[in-house]
Amino acid sequence: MGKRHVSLKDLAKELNVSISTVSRALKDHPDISNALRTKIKKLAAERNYSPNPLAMGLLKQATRMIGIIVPDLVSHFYSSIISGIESVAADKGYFVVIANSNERYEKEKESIENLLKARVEGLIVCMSCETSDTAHFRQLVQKGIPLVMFDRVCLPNLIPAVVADNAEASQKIIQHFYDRGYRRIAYVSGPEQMNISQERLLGYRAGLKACSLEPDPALVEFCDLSFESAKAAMKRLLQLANPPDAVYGINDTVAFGLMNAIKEAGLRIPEDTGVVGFTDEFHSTVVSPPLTSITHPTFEMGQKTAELFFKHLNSDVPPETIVLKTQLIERLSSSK
Amino acid sequence: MGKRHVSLKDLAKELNVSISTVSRALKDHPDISNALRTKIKKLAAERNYSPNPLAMGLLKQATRMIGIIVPDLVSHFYSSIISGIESVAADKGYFVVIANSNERYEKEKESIENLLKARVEGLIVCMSCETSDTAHFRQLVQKGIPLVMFDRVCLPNLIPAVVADNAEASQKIIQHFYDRGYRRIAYVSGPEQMNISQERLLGYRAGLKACSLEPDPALVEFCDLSFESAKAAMKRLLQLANPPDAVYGINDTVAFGLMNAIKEAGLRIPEDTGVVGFTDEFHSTVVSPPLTSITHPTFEMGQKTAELFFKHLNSDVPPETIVLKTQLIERLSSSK
DNA sequence: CTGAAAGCGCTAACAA
DNA sequence: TTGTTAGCGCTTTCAG
Repeated sequence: MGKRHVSLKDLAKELNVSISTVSRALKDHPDISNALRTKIKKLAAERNYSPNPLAMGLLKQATRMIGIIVPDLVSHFYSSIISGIESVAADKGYFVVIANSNERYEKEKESIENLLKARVEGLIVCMSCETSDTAHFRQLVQKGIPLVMFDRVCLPNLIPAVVADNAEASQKIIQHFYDRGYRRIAYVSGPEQMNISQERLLGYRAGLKACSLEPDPALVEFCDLSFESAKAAMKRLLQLANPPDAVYGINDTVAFGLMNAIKEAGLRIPEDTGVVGFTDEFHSTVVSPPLTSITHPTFEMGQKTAELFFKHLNSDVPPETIVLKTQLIERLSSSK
Repeated sequence: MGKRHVSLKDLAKELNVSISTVSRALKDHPDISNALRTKIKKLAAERNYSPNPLAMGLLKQATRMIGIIVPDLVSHFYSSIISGIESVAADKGYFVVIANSNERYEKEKESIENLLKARVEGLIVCMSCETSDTAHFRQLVQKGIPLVMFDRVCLPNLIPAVVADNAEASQKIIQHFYDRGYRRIAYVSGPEQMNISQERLLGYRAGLKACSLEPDPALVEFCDLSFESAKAAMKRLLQLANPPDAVYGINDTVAFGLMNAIKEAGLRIPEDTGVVGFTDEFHSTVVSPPLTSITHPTFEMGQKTAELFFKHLNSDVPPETIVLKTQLIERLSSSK
């Protein structure tokens, strides 16, 4: 394999100066003579010198790595957010290391430990849908480890976070359905402990009220966020004596599950049943009919999250929650 | 911030023994007395000691990090492959650091440099669609830096790789179209320099021949792999005096672009135009009509790639190319 | 203006 | 059975 990287030592030996001289020259320390500095810099460039981040890390106790934990790597939502995080991290010379909780509480805790062992400087996490106990996050805060959450968050007084304006988005959806003439509007939520489930449910209820629609508990269904369980939830809704004429799904996969069940039941979208999702741009346009949706500004959410992270990494400001405005984009799936 | 991690030194001081004693005890060195060993291990566990990977890396010149470069992070194909890579890397105690070339040649070269600066032990890359010059990869090989490629590969005699059986897959598609009664079969390819474009084109031609269909150069279109350019390519095909009755798209996004153009032209899938893609399971089922496709075993491709990487990391075996069998899954989009 | 030395956390060869 | 020392690559006093 041979030696891959030139060290200060190598350069020093070659020029017959000391290591510290080389080090100083390379960082423009004023004490070094111009002539020597240029000579050293020239050689460094030739030899393709780049400082060993491990050595620096050891010295400065800083790895320039930031850990990200997401419930799922393959969905467009998370990968797009990761892209956003990565873009600002790269600007700051940071790398991101990604761990996947697979929507499992245990794996989430495990990932936190592993990333800490790898000496990330801090964590950005989106909670698994199983997680209801938040002790592990509280512990991180106590240990002074920088932590920022996004989308699925907890402990807002302790942990900085970036979220969508979930309640307001839900209300917009209900209003939109109402304007299009839909009257029995169902909501398929995720697990109850999730903040997004709760907030969107509140918005749903507020929206119904604003439209003077009678809330019917039978029209609120829960699922575990999988395609299959969403489909099952929709089937239950369709079997009601008085089934809904519109349904709102809490995220991408759920929305697709709903559409699938509706089509399988032989109903037409949007004529028989209107559908609105909480989805990103790309997926909304790819399905058929194109899905009206609240679009998450995912890439931007990632960027904002990273910015918040760096803000908290470097100073001791109190936690804040950034709320991103959402946009309802009307497509075919809800235009009766 | 305070000190985050306990070191061997801390443990040694607390027990009044030397650092090396602690080090040895922790790794079950036979020289240490049983009593002392247990005492040390107990304290280490209590204090939550974990070895500092930076120090280890510095010492062993091994970072346990592997760099991945993909053309795009947000597509299901790549994130799923990354998941596969990550799963076997994690088993071996390795982390993956991901860089995104955004389908740009320059960014690809830049990413390689950055990852090397970060001291990854080797690279796994899928080429950007812009890349035709392969000098940067040749250089890596010369420097003895472990490199494995997947899907979009080059220099097979120099670089180990994992690919799908592209030619055979293409042939299966043509045969399938033929069996369903389609006769004017078009192919929308990616940029010509890409190995996948070439191999699938060869398979396409071989398939036509096997079915005794006359190849028509007008039925082969190229695009830059974006949704929009695929759509444009399909529009060109539909404007031919003698337009195709079936079309095969080189990947997910392209297939969706084709479908979109076909629908916009007021044609029906599969009655007027059959469509087959080279797509993953998930996307194929979400679009409408469900898309017949060659399914990439993406997660597995990631795993195989990582296994190949580790094989070459540890020994000096000659480069090999692993060819994964594909599967044609028939769905509605091609069943006239 | 430049060099020597200590120290970041760890291992391994060498002493005792 | 345990301790001492050197060294991985780098920065930073402290001494010239």
